[in-house]
Amino acid sequence: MAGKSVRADQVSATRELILTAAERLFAERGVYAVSNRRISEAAGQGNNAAVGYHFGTKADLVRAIARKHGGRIEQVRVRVLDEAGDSNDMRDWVGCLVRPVTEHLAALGSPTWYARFCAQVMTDPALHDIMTEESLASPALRCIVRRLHGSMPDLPAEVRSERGAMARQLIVHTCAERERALAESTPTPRASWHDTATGLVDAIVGMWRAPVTRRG
Amino acid sequence: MAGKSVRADQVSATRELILTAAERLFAERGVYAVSNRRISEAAGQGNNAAVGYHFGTKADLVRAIARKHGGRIEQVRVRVLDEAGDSNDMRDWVGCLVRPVTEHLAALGSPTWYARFCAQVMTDPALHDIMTEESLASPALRCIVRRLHGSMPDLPAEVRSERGAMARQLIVHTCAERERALAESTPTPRASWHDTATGLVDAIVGMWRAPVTRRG
DNA sequence: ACCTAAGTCAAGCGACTGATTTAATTGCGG
DNA sequence: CCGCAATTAAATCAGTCGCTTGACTTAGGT
Repeated sequence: MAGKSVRADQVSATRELILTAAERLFAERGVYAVSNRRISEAAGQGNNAAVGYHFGTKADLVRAIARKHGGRIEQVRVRVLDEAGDSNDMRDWVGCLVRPVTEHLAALGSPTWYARFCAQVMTDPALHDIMTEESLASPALRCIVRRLHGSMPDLPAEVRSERGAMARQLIVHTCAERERALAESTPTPRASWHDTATGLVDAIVGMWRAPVTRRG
Repeated sequence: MAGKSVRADQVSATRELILTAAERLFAERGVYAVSNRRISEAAGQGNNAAVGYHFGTKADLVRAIARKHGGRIEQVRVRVLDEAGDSNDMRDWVGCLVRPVTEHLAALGSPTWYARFCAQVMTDPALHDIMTEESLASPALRCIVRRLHGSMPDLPAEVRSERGAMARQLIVHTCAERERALAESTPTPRASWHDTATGLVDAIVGMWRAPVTRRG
């Protein structure tokens, strides 16, 4: 599985170093508060232009970070998708939405930075589209959403998209807030990522099941 | 009601000009992508240091914007708080949480920038605390939260705080997403801010009422 | 063994940043 | 009516930014 040449290994190691350093600095200081120079030196590269050389612009770097994690999350998605089988219980499909994220964060060990990174990128006007593209590139996710919608066929389309957006916001920002609390050693409502997922699923299922007030 | 002197009016007008220009640029381009210089010239001030003169650092400017809107929102809060009276229906208190925000955005006319501004500030590690402080400074909000908690006395404390945080995230980012869609002329799930509030209240009430899965 | 191509490094470019300083403008109180 | 103090304007500062350049190092092919 190792690279076919010593040189290629060196390169991918450098890229990985830059990627993780950038992710950490972005999460802790803010994406736009960190320059490519700082990232390069934090990654141990004497070259202050290493980021530009390997990735190009900052938007490209953000995309590379998102894609790296996106790949790992996608693997978990296909697994939970398989586990869910052909269930008709909405709760199972909400779990398929939530657990890939929380399990990925749990697998990263402690501390993590990705959730805070995602939250920032999702709210930044210049980077928002990047994250959206990378997320929509997941076939498993689209399948899960389809099955989720199938489990409540009589919900109006506008409410479906409205609550779908809410569920997305909830997952991203709840994870980011927990990650922030962990980083600051502040008390968290839940003891583990697994429990956090349970709380999220409870809340999102309740949200989806909520009766719709007729306009008037 | 006007200022007591011509000069004082001039000054507060300049401050207001800077405030609105900054809010707009922050929402459209990102808080850290906009320099104080750009804000000054967008506000029609030949002085490229006008922002620094009137407000100080960028964090101070952010706080000033948050405080300006916070004051208006607080007025709506005390009104809806009065309207809710001594209701025991949780839905009324969730409405007290949601409507001040949506009604304020509706009152601002179109387009608005404050919701996107808030979403960014809330997710930025360096600015997050500022927004939190400004929000917690609202006595009406604290009262509403107390009444809301009182309407579901048998909910465990951890779940209470967990879902409280979720409701916060939901309100901020749902409004920001709608505002973004309006700015880009993208279809929105709801036709008005009033309907958006209805959808938010439906969802949040459903979330609060959701049964809590026992850990296991 | 030598050459090519790719990766790394150090230096420097112009542009821009926040902050400070100086000068001109202007309403206000005496 | 005039000096004062506050505000705006303009110029300037040192520092950092992204980006480009050219030299150096080294793996892989011939």
